[in-house]
Amino acid sequence: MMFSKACEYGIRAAVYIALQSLDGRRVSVTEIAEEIDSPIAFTAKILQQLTRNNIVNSVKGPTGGFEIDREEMDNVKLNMIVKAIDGDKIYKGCGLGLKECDAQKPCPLHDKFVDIRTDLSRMLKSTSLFELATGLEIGMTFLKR
Amino acid sequence: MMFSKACEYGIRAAVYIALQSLDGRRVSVTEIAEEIDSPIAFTAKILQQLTRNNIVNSVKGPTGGFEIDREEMDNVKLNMIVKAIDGDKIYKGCGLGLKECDAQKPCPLHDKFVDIRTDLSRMLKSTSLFELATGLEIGMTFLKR
DNA sequence: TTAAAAAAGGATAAAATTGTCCTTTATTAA
DNA sequence: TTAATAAAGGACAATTTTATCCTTTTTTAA
Ligand code: FES
Ligand code: FES
Repeated sequence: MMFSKACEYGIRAAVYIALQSLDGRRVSVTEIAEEIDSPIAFTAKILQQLTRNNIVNSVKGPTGGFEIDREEMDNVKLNMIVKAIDGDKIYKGCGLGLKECDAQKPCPLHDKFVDIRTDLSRMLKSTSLFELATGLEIGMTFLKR
Repeated sequence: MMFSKACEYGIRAAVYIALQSLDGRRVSVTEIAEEIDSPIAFTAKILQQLTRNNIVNSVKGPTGGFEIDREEMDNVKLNMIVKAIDGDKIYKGCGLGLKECDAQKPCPLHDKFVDIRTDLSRMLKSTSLFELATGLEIGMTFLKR
């Protein structure tokens, strides 16, 4: 809706990896896909993107899997994940689909749309993986249903 | 990004129709597609949806075309167009793609996401076609670029 | 050193969205 | 009445997004 499916899976996967990393556990794609209720192979592709963008760390071979350093959980904000997967159209695109969003030649919805978009952007920029993982940890929030 | 292409075209088309209706002019699909820079046949499909949902009025035959009554321009809010074309996932869907968005079993982003979604929803519910058309009329805003 | 485990990557496939084309129906004005 | 005009509708095509499958590379532990 707001994010692509790929991005939704990416965020959920990252939060799950963060949660498990808090316990020092590396997790496999199979486990991740199971826990966030997503298609395995597709999730693997998305994790590759997150890995290339240094959002999560991957280790090959037995005992390998995905992990995130404790300090990185604070540094990684949602906007980084969204940007890595969906690009920056969500931050720059016109709400009515004009080729560019530009206050000099705005669409009829521009002002009102920019307000919302700015709030969304601020929210994503200020929300860290750690913050989301801790809500999960104490059982207040969920990654599937 | 936030709306489907179909919805973007639908809103732009409706605003253009409103603008022309203020001058008492009916407009054809061809003219609309030209003025909002959208694919003709696809736009025609979208206009059918708007017509079926009584958002715009259509008249067949020579001198026919699309129009909106002056009073309807005040009554028709953006949320009605979005709902007619994209359904209500934008109002009800979970930001992280869980099958349902429910405060009883929320995803990690629920609270922050609901804030944004509520603002967006309020904005769409309170913005009328008339309001958008008048900005265009005085040359402050644009439907293509 | 070898077998097994796990991510990376390439090639497709399925589904959804976006877009086109052509025929039918309704209406108007000559 | 008829020719022309314009929306409605159905069938199909292209593109994008989502999803699967299979092979290769890396790494570990026995
Ligand atoms: S021009 Fe449309 S949102 Fe800015
Ligand atoms: S449960 Fe995810 S936004 Fe409400």
